[in-house]
Amino acid sequence: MFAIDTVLKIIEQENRRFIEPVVTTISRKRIPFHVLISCLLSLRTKDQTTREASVRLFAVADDPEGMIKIPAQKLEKLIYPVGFYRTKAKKIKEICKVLLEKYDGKVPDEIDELLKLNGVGRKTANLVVTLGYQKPGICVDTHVHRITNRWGYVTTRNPHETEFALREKLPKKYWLTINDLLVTFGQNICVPISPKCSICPVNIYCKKVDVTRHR
DNA sequence: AAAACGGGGGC
DNA sequence: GCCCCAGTTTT
Repeated sequence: MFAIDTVLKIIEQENRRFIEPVVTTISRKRIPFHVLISCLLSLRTKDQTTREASVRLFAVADDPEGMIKIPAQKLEKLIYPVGFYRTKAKKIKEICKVLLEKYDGKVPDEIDELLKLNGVGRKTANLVVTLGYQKPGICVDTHVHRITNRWGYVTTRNPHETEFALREKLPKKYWLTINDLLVTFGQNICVPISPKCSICPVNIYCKKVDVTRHR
């Protein structure tokens, strides 16, 4: 038996010690379009860098109409530090174009619809749905996958399996916030390599099963 | 010079 | 389901 209520409550407390929860700040206003674009920028990129690039970008354009008008070179320059800026700029333009042509310039609020967009997978689709629309979904990224497995709360081999395992056993009231909670926790305490178990507030609940890298 | 940053897609 | 991919920032 794993006391998920207790553990998440402790983590929520613990997170207050740190800067604003990461995902929240990626899209301050939680506008679906912001969530989507920030997610595209965040691939293989440090969160702080993503956040800064998002702020710069949204200051210039914060909807598909505006964004598609930004010259490629300028767009690339705006997001440059996130890495893979050429690929990402291209992807952003492509998606904006599809949004305008097929979705009336709006970001879909259904996971299956979002998945049709090139460059959008389950993580991004779920984040848009949960954070942008407050609709049911579970956004499983590496943090959620790693941490729930370390606890022994789920026993899964990849993020996709974790998402469906959590759909089965995670109480619905946590669906929208689990990602936010665990990203902050995962970047400060339950880090991928050498997790800081000695200062971890939920240490006693944890089975310490590592599905990622050890040491 | 080497490591960290993680998700999507192709097969 | 496994493997490949990409480029910047930080140490």
